[in-house]
Amino acid sequence: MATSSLSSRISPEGLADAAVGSREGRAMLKGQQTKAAIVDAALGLATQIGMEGLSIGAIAEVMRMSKSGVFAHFGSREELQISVIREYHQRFEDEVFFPAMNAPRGLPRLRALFSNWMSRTSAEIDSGCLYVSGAAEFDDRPGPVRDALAHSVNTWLAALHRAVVQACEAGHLASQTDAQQMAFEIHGLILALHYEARFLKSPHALSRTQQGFENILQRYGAH
Amino acid sequence: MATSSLSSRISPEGLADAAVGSREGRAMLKGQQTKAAIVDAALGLATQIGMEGLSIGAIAEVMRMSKSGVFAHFGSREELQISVIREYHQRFEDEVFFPAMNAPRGLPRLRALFSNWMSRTSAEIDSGCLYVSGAAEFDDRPGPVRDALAHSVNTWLAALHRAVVQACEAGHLASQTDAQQMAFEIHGLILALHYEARFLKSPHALSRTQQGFENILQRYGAH
DNA sequence: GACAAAATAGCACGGTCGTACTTTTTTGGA
DNA sequence: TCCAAAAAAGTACGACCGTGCTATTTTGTC
Repeated sequence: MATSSLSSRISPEGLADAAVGSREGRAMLKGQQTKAAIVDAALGLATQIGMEGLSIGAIAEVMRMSKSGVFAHFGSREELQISVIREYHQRFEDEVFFPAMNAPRGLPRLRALFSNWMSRTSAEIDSGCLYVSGAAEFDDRPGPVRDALAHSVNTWLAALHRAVVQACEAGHLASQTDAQQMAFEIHGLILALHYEARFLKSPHALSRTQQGFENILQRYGAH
Repeated sequence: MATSSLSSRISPEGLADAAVGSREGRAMLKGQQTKAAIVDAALGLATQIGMEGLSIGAIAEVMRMSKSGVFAHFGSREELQISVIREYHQRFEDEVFFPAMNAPRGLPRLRALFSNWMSRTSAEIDSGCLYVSGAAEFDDRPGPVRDALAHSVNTWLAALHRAVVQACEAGHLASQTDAQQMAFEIHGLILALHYEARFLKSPHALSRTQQGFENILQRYGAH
């Protein structure tokens, strides 16, 4: 079953929130609004200084609130981090996944996915990709935050893989294409882009990424 | 000029140390020994919990020393971090670069470099690659630590690039090969390996990396 | 406008951090 | 063996951390 979303949007996002009445169309209570604003600010901080650098004090300062005011919305730092990851997941869907769904199945859609992903990752957007920076921070640290992050990433990589498979089925790629392998190589390109553009400040990273993608397409027999 | 080392080994590594007499053959003073042991322990911690997670207290505990005892060897946390990076650089040379220099120039040497790099990066060695994790932590944080890290990485990437160029010159790769592009794609593979093996715990990452390397070689016309 | 409930602030706690200063112990050469 | 110098420990400080508790303010409903 190929759903049209990275993951179900209906899934309970707050659990406690649902009882208060934050259902789709309803007007937000004040608390919900500020909570959303806090998550937004926290996400901004997280993409700059990393998930571990996220401190409640820093968020409170940005929000011009008291620490306890911020804290009360989440109950723990961990819960806040998970909220940030969920928010990022949603934005990633909105900016990378959904727009690409407008492209026709097969190669065009795969190209769109990659292009959108590239835009989100590259240095133009001056905040890094949480899926990249977060992975480095949590690769040796088990726990719910890591799980949430890994789940989001896996969901997205699965969507990418699906797009490759569809491109094969549509005859846009060689029929014997190893979709997992191709997705792996594409993933590598994005990681190299993030690394060389953001860390090494290389101005060539973007064009090399695009060229690398074309090379991969060619290898896998794009028409 | 193609030196046989990633970077000059003669370069002053301690500045202050030289005055004390830690020249090549000489016996180490006690202080030098423990300093080396501290750096070793710190490196172990850094590859697990990251460069930012490095705390003097944690190192002191591992070393079973007092915080101030550890601290006195470096004068600042930043200096300690830089020492760790220098140590990593040296080990990287010893385990990845130098052994590969025994392989004949051209494709064999390039293969050796990649293979050694892969080993050092993969999940088998249960500590991550500092060049990968460090980049994520410092891509938005300027300063001497970042500079030291970037310098080491650039030195190594330059060595990789050199190996590609030599493989072209030796006629092992297509003459019109874009060496920078090829190095970029190789870099991406290693990053994908690190990501999928260490963070996502994918058991297929290693074989995909190897396959990806073969694909790249094939594209660039390896005989 | 009253009133319960929700949101926010205030305050305190124990903990860890890097680092400065002083004191003690250890080292190695004369 | 003695003694200066080096190494290590001890102690303290101010800053920030997450989080618990209790006030206070703000909100939305009747």
